[in-house]
Amino acid sequence: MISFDNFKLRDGIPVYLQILEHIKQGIVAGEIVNNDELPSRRVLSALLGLNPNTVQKAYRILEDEGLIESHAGAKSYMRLDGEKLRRVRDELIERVTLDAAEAFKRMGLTKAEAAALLERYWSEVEEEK
Amino acid sequence: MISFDNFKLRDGIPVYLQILEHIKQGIVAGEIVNNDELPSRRVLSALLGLNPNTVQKAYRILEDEGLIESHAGAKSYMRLDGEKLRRVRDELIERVTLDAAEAFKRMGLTKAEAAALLERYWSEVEEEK
DNA sequence: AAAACCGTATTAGTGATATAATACAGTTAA
DNA sequence: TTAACTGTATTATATCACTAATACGGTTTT
Repeated sequence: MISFDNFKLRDGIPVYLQILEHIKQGIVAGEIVNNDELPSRRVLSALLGLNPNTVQKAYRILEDEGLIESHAGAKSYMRLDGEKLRRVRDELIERVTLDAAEAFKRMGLTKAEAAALLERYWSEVEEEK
Repeated sequence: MISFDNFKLRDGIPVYLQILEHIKQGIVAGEIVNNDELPSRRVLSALLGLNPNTVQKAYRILEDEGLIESHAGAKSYMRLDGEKLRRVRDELIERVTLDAAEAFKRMGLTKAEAAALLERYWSEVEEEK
């Protein structure tokens, strides 16, 4: 069962996108693997204090991207082969890295300064339990 | 006059926040300094293809934060002293760095891997003209 | 078979983002 | 002084994200 223990809502970003991001990060991290079971729309929405429709929107997009399989009445499962894993990993890493690099550059920092900042702040990220 | 030449709209993020971000990044980069003149609401909205009210919303927030000064009928100017410069710089750097570090960590990367990625992608960021 | 789940769908309402069209009064430059 | 700007404000409309309350039928478990 896919875990949402370390999931914290951030404001300013649509919730359904945060759910998408959380699952894709889990895939890249290797925590989520093929055939893993997803929490039901009702269970996850109750757990996160959301409306089932918000979770459904995220799940629907994942299904459209071919990452999960859903059938009326049955539970939903991850459907990941090598090609999809590679695609998710490459897209996520590229987006996160380019966004950060772009922001650092716009602030006038050098490559070395940006890398040093990232390493300095690394341990300040809230630890996951 | 503050420049918006390298400003490109990204979707998924409220436009007024992107304007705020652009100006704050310019401040940190040292491109925007005290007493600099801001483009008028009408001029900037026309330049960016937006509604004047959208620009007004961003400028209003900057004024609330004490970074610009506006008076009916007159142009708007940056109002930056050492304390404000420090505040903007610290807040922006901390937010950008922590967001990136958090995303990298969630993907299961190590500090060294993340720093290496950032350096590898550095030159791939679209160059500003 | 029946109960307890499940995915899916629909309709309605709220708040935020953004557009559009004006209007008014203060400042500045010709 | 007058024309052209400026900031500021108001009202209306559209879209999106999200909530809320249901409903229907399929699957699974007991």
